[in-house]
Amino acid sequence: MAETRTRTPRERYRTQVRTEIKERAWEQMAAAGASALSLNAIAKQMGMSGPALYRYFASRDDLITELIRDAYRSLADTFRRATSESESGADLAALAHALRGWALEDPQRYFLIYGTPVPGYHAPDDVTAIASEIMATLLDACAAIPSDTPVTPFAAHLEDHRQWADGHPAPSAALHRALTVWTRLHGVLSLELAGHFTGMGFDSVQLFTAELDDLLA
Amino acid sequence: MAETRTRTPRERYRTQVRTEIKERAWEQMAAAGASALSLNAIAKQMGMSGPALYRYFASRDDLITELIRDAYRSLADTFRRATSESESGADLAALAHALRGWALEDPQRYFLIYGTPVPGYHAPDDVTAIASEIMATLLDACAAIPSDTPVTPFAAHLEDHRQWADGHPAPSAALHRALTVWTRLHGVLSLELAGHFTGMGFDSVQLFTAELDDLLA
DNA sequence: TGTACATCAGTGAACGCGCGTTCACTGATGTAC
DNA sequence: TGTACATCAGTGAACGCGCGTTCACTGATGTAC
Repeated sequence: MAETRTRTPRERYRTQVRTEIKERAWEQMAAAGASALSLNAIAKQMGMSGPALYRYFASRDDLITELIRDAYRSLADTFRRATSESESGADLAALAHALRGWALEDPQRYFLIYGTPVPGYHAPDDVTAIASEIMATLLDACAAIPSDTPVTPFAAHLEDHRQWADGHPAPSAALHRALTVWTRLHGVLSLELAGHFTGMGFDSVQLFTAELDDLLA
Repeated sequence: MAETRTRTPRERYRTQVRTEIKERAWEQMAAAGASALSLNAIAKQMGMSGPALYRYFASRDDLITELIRDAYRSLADTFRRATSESESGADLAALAHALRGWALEDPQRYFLIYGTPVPGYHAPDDVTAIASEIMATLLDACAAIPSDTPVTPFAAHLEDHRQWADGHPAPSAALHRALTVWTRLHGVLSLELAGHFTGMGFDSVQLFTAELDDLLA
């Protein structure tokens, strides 16, 4: 039973080429935007003919779906790691910094998840499952923070609209905080990643941590 | 001197066609995303041949630049109107609601300004001028709010990095607030417009106003 | 170990498509005398 | 008011390009006896 994941040399080679195709795809998206992804261009860059890629991906859409899946998985892993590395086990600050690091690593990957989606594209089921795992991690961290402020009107509204929490037992104050964390961090991050802060002069890390501090107060 | 803006029938017709081209362009972007804008497709939709559009726009890039310019101008007008309609003259809440209304009116237009830019595209000077007019309006509204909280570390940082305020005399606390308003509203709005809240169950207006209330406190 | 066969990666030609853009042109509209 | 000319909107053909995708094929690699 001590077999490696990819047994035969052929399988090893196959996953290797698949990986390289995806790497080139990310490079291409980083250089020219998500919609500029071209199978032929990837093939040329790898020194292969265009049709060769069809041995590895059924279609262009198939490749994109796989990239999205990888992006979600990567973020879920990052969150899981940040959680397990922190002492308290559910550390919102650790999550936030992990998110920022992950996003800066590859902005295009961040936008593939949280940016404007391709019109008409619908994510497959397993992807939405990973998405709710990510949300669950965030909810854990928010539930761990004691909330002394009185319940907000929006938190009351969430009490009756918590299906997105997918059964998570967090109190509605934590639900509110989770959404706020999400939208605020996304606000700072997406503007920064899109380059809207360039030339403004201030330090974007300080804006990010200012927002985070406000969130933790 | 009582001449109309477009004098001759030919000029009138000309601006009319230009306007229709832009309208179709917006429709097309709304349907298939910003990068899907195609001159030939617009022409076909208008019952004209492709090359005919070159009477009205020098190139595809030229048309896009004009759309961006119009988007900025439209937002600046909306802000100006919201400011002049409110009693105090600089009402942050009025600005926020005006922004949300404007964004929902045409999400694609919002993303053309605040979304991920086309890589390599650089906005012309007059556009950045309108952008800083928008920022100035926001700064006015923020400066009108008395700030009783102690100065934040980030506000202190902004004291030394205020070139983006373009000479606006607002105190650094107002600068901080302006940036916070921008990033937080963008966080909620962009996620909502991109459809990331669909199916989650809660009312996105309430999340928006909750964020706004927090901003005004 | 050698031979026969199956598997499978990759090629090159081809298809149809839509794109942005140019060019020489037709025909209608406006202008000057 | 009529005629000669200039302006200009719009057409159709054409160029070159890159795209996704299919197909029949070659040749190398692995498998079974």
